[in-house]
Amino acid sequence: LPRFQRRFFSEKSPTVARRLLGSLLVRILDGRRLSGRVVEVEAYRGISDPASHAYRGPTGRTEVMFGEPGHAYVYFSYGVHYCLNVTTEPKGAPGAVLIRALEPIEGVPVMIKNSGFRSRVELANGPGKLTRALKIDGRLNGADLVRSKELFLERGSTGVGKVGATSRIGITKAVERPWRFYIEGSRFVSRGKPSGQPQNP
DNA sequence: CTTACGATCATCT
DNA sequence: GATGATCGTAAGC
Repeated sequence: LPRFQRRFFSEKSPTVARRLLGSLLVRILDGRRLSGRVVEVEAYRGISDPASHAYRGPTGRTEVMFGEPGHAYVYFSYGVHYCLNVTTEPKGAPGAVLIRALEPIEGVPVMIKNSGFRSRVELANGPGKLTRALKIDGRLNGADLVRSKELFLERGSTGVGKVGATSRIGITKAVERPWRFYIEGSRFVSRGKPSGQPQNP
């Protein structure tokens, strides 16, 4: 399947976020293809978005958010997990989409091995879990998803059904913005820790 | 079913 | 010194 090109990522974060649903995140590890269908994402913007890491301007950690769209922004969270984002918006305008959950497709046994013993459903149903399953860490921060041989995104082959939108999970600011998007009915969406939102059955 | 909390560290105040 | 775009486990209802 074809990769997304640069211009795909240069739109506003919430737009890119919605369009990423149903796409395939591909990780090449030891020559093998590991992949998952993106079923849950969150959009983060810049100085207009108090929940964003880029809210207070560029720092060492967040500089990739201010750079060319279509790169990986990987950060270390709570001293425990890595989280994967895709940078968005034109160069100079910060933005990113957090990949929150995948439906594992290719290399499921390898992913189970990478992440400990888990079923396919709980393998990648959270932002910290999917990076463990795909062995994504700080070394991939800044990787160009348009050109990289290790990590990239392919256009989805099938349509996405109904898309749900809720508040973003785990934030305390700008909670009123419905910038978490997910494929309704997917069993692979994260449980999350929302403050009073709908969840899939 | 729900809520609470510790782990553990980069980043910021 | 405090916080946080998380997770797994434990305990309570």
